[in-house]
Amino acid sequence: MGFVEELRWRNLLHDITPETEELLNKEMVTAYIGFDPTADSLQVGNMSQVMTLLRFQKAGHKPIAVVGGATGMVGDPSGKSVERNLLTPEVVQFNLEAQKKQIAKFLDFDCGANSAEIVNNYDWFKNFSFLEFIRDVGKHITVNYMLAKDSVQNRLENGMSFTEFSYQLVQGYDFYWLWKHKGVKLQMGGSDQWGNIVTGTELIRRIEGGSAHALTTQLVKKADGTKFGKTEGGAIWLDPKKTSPYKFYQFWVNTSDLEAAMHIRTFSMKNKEEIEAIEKEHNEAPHLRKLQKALAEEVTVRVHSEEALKRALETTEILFGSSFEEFKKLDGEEIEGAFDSDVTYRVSKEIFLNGTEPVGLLGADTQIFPSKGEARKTIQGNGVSLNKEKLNLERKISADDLLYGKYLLVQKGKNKHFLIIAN
RNA sequence: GGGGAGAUAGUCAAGUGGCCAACGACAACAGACUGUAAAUCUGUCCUCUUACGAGUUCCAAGGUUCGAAUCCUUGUCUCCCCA
Repeated sequence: MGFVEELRWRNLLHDITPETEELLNKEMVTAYIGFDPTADSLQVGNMSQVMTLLRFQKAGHKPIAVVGGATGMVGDPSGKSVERNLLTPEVVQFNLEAQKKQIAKFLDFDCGANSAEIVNNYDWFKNFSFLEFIRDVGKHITVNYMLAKDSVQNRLENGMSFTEFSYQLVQGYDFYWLWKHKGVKLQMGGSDQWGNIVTGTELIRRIEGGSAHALTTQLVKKADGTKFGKTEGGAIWLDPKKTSPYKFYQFWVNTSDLEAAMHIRTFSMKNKEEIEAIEKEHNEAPHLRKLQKALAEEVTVRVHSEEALKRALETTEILFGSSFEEFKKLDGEEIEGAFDSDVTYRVSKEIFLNGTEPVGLLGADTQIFPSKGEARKTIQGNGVSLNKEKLNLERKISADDLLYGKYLLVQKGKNKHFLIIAN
């Protein structure tokens, strides 16, 4: 199955310039995708683009990831309704290094002709003066052309700085430079990048009469069309320090059937037959959640590691699989290891001496709830469990409730677990 | 430049002197049912609080009034129509 055909099957293809597919079927092509260093880690949404590069490489082509040391200094207006604050050069540099490491985990940099590369567009912009740029590049594109882009049109009402307006030209020049110096013939990206990408192909055509291609993919969305990759606690990051592997795994396991079917096409390297087999198995015994688990396992291993997945599975087993009787069999080290630091709270043992009110413990002594009122409301709504037993307001919590004289297992809702350690 | 409409909680959107912490819808969170799913039903949903209650809200600042989201003044911003 060809690269484009593959994307089509996975429902990932959004738009493609004519003859691109023929070109890809004919020869090894070098293509790039740009990454904006707006944060110090990629999040799951960005990951679909890295997967596109990976698929591209597996199809026998050469992928290049461009980190935006230059473009990141300017700021892409696409999809933004208001002018953004500029990042300082130090932040851009820091973010870019972090993202580079993450992207590197996905691709193969040592497989001969189609080895992947990561380059930084700052390298070809740093010695390019403003005057040179507006003479050598700006002269080839009319303002009329740039003005027609959606990313600009959407901002005409509320205003847009010259800086952001010029963004498409800066990104367009990237494409030109890569085309000229690295033989890149194709730029890919999310569907919001179409305008920026074709400014590049236009530049190549006007400066040198060359031809280059564009291909965009569907932006990942939830089943209801809302933003993907956000949870109550915020975005899901690839950086294990920002989103623990356990949380990461849980994010995928928790998706609905509909979304899991969509996402496995986007984020799994499994082929059509394998995915369809898993779906069939899932539909025969949906309660086993085969689809979600297959997705979560594969993605967790790719982003983190086998070892991280193993730990995430162990934690899942401890928190979801077992009764309190089984939980009690674990030793202290195993219990503490199962909880991330942001769901672990330490309190003084003394507060349990005469028994303590659940509201105070959960809403004040710990930050499991933001206030006592919140804690009370959720407890009243039957939403809190202590050591796997539903909690009510009258229930006093005493030293007898502490496992090993130290641990208290708290659940908020069905799947948010907390550990209180009494010292 | 002239004329008109508007700004209400995360979003949309009622409310036009006391019954307003403010109808309703969506989102979000929780419960039941399930499969850590969906759909459905139920509860919560400005903040804090020992279900009492307290505090701060309806663009901003002043004012009228016993009492204002609602009336008046000024300012800021948005939208529409005519030039």
